[in-house]
Amino acid sequence: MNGIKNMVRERLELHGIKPSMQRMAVMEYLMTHRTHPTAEMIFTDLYPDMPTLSKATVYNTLNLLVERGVVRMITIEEKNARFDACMDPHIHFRCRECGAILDVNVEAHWVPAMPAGVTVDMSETYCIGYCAECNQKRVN
Amino acid sequence: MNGIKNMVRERLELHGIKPSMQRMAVMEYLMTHRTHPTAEMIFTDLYPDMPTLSKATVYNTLNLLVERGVVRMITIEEKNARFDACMDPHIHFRCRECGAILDVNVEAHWVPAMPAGVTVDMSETYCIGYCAECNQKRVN
DNA sequence: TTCATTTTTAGAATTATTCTATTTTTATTT
DNA sequence: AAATAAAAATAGAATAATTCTAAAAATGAA
Repeated sequence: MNGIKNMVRERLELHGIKPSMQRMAVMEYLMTHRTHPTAEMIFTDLYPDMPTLSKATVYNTLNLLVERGVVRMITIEEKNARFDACMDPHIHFRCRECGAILDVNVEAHWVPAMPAGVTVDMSETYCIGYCAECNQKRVN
Repeated sequence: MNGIKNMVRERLELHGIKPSMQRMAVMEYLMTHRTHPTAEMIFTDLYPDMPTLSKATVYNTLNLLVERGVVRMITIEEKNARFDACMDPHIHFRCRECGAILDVNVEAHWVPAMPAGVTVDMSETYCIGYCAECNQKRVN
């Protein structure tokens, strides 16, 4: 039995995070929804099944997960932060028109040469333009 | 006489932006301060010399400049947007400890292969870690 | 059980940004 | 130059994402 719950628990414990119900729920949500959700979306979707869930808990949990390097925060959109549990190397694309955020897989992430003494422990690349669908419509 | 004011005016007009006093002031500020300031910082610094300046005008101007591709908006920090008038290829580094944001020059910006039909008109790479000074202190 | 620690919670507080409605400035026409 | 139209700037209110606060609940240890 290697269900999703076990994978979620393992991943939390691996990073020294006690797997409470709420943390498991948020983590499972991120692992099963590759949609780069906002904190709000996560809360709204979990709420019906966890009516005592608080938005503060979602924020607390997301902050903890990001701090511990379990998920990444994506700031490709000024308005609100988005979250991504996929740690495989990939970058994000945002469509100016429809707002969609797409994953784009890459071999490895690009980290340019840094000034002496500077160490990098994470990097993100954001590309912005028009997605295939919106490009179609623009031609007409 | 190729003063800064002329360069500022030219750059605005080149992008079809009417060079009002306020727009010139914001643009000149960005061209002479490579500090990746927030809208707030720009307002606060300009205000003493332009006591009728409104924060809304600073935001309006920055939004216009970004829309027209005259400056870039940097979202390396969730809290507030930062702005950069330097359009030479470079990426940004943020220190986890002291919060400093540094420019790191690169030959050309990395844009990985996109899915068919997707077009990219701008891209940003953000690296996060520890700057040289903070690394020093951490060793001790 | 009792006590201490951690986690969750609701709602208030904060804060960056946008919106609204008005005023000022600039440009155009007579 | 006066009148009109259009664009830009302004003050302050409104919005909304996130954090904070203080209390309650859950967990773990003695």
